Amino acid sequence: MAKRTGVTRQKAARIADVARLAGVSVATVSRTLARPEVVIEETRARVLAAVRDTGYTPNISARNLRVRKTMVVLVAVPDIANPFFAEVLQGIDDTLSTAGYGLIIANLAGSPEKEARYVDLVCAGQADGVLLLCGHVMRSPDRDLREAHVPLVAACEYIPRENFPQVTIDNVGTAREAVGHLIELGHTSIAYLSGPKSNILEQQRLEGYRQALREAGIAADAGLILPGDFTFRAGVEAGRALLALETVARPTALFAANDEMAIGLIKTVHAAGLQIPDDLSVVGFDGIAYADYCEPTLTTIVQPRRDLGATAAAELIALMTIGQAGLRKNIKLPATLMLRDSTRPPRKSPGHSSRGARSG
Amino acid sequence: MAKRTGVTRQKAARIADVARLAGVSVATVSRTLARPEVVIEETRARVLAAVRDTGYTPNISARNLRVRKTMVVLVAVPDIANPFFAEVLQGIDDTLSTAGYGLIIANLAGSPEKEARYVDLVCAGQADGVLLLCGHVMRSPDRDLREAHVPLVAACEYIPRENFPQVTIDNVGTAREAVGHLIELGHTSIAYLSGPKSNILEQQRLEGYRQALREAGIAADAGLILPGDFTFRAGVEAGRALLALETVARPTALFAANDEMAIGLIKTVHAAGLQIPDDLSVVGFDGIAYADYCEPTLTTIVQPRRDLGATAAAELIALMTIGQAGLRKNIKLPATLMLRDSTRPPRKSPGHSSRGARSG
DNA sequence: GATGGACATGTAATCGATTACATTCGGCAT
DNA sequence: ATGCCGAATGTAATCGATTACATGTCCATC
Repeated sequence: MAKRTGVTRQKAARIADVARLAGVSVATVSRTLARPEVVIEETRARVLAAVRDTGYTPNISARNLRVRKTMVVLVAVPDIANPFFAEVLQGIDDTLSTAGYGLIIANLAGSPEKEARYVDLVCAGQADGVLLLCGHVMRSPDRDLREAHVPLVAACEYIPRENFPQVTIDNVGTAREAVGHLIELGHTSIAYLSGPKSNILEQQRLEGYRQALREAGIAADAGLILPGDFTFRAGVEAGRALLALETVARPTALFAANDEMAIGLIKTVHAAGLQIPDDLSVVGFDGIAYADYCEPTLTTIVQPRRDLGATAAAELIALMTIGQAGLRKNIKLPATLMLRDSTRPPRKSPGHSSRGARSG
Repeated sequence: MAKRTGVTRQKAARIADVARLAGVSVATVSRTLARPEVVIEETRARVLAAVRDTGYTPNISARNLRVRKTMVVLVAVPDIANPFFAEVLQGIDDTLSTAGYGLIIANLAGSPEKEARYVDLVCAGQADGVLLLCGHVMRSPDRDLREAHVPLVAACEYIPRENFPQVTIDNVGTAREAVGHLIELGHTSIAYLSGPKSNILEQQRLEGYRQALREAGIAADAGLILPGDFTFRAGVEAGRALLALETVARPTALFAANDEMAIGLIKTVHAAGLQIPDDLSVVGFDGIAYADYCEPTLTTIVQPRRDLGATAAAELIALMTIGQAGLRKNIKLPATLMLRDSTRPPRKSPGHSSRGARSG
């Protein structure tokens, strides 16, 4: 025995063992577990005792094969180490796991090979549904996730022209609100630290930035749009770029497309002697936990991260169980501007801060 | 049709469909996919063409049932939103997913019900192995994970008296090193911000703290041991406790059992006017990404987070495939003290900083 | 006392793959 | 010509559950 590769594992009790021990048929055992009310008290007791004695647990693969379900959903995450997604995942996990679903987390990490593997997994029927946090429909070289004909829901990143439910926030509107806040404080020279141009969130937040400026009658200055890619590193580099500007040309405020970049930027310019918010007001986006931990605390758009996850999960469950009926295709959750310590009116001389750094 | 609850999904091609189309038996199809070399060129071509035409993918539940494997491992994480674990998870994911394993992430979140559900899952044969990042063997009310007779590996938190492989760092030694660093700088009044007393990591790090003091001939002062629980919040409260002390009684340095608490503490005392590291040197533990982002950057013990995950995953794969032979039970990975900006010699007047706050 | 219906349980088909064993065929040695 | 061997493929058992349908029992009703 055990001549093949692999480890011999103690054989688990099967339903037939329980049936034999209880002196009933396998059907009765199955029914006792699935719909206890249809078997009479006395039989039920015998069966349950046998279940306990044998330590029986149904084999899920067999059940899945029979009922054509897996009770597993796959969640595609761009980067599991990103705190924003980690918090969305918590909401997803809460909802899904109390509904009895297991979670396979597909950490894409920018790797097409991984993505392809997961697409194959889903196509092979390993998941009853998929939650997309990744801004695009997953693909493998010759397959597309949609071919799996599996319920799909997207969250956080809007995926245009797809007709499955999506749970997002109003990125344009909240970005406009964030920049509007800076304008109300009296800023007129406001930079934008952007995400990767191809990203839909970036496009929407940039649009919000532009709208706010336009409404205030402030001319857009392309030189104030700094390139970024949502990483802390990008924030550091944008900070350096800012420092390289002549003092008079420097903006008095900055809106970053996400918190991590904002924090990287603050750290960099502060280390060089700029005071936040005195010399530069900064607004972030996302509301990650660290936005409230950093120094100074970051004014930011806080997204309902858990709720985004929970809502998307609930939609997916609805899709998986009762079908599409009555589902809203495009759910928007409220996100709010949280005022903290990184924003303040510009210094006396309006338009720029001529005194510059080194005041601490 | 589709009269039952649930959504009708397009039926996927089965192996029999492929066999029919290719004009061969199901066995040949299966063999073509599993061991191409045993079927002759011409047949293989016909089968592969049929596979492509039908879009066939093997049904994993059926295969799992037959071969008694799932190619899934369960990872138990205390808290998925904790950045330390998120990074360990990345290492796990890298190794496991390239080996073809799927990942079910059990986010325990302190909930015994969740834990129980996952134990049942594993006992039901839903996973080929389990990775424990959680410092204890998982339990359900009447079951213990060990009863599942599934390969187990623990990482990060040492689980005493269990005889499965464990991948950790030398917590006692590195904690001693961290405190030793403060002593070398000239500090003699060193506080310790602890974790929950029941936690094994806490116990080991406390032991390291004590050893360092003892070696330096510094008397331990129970009043300098602040209660904590590894959360940012606990750091904030410890910071308040520190501020409540009279200036002369205040320690000049502090070792925190993890980075999040260290960061919370720094933020709090800094907001009250204390300068870090001038008025208080702080050393953390873990080396999370934010330890390098915060202000000032945090001197800390950096754990090889990805590597811990990757190594544990590799051990588990070994256990699952070739059995226990040749496995080290207790693997220690190196962790190093990373010197950054939060530590410095104490101020002139040795023993305490009488000038106190309000210097910025 | 037959009839029928409600209820509890049993029998056996089924889900879709893998694989041990059986079969077929061609070639080669005797 | 016979028999044997090995290669290629086919046949059917098997994994462990769920569940449609069949069966049997008991009691109420006419």
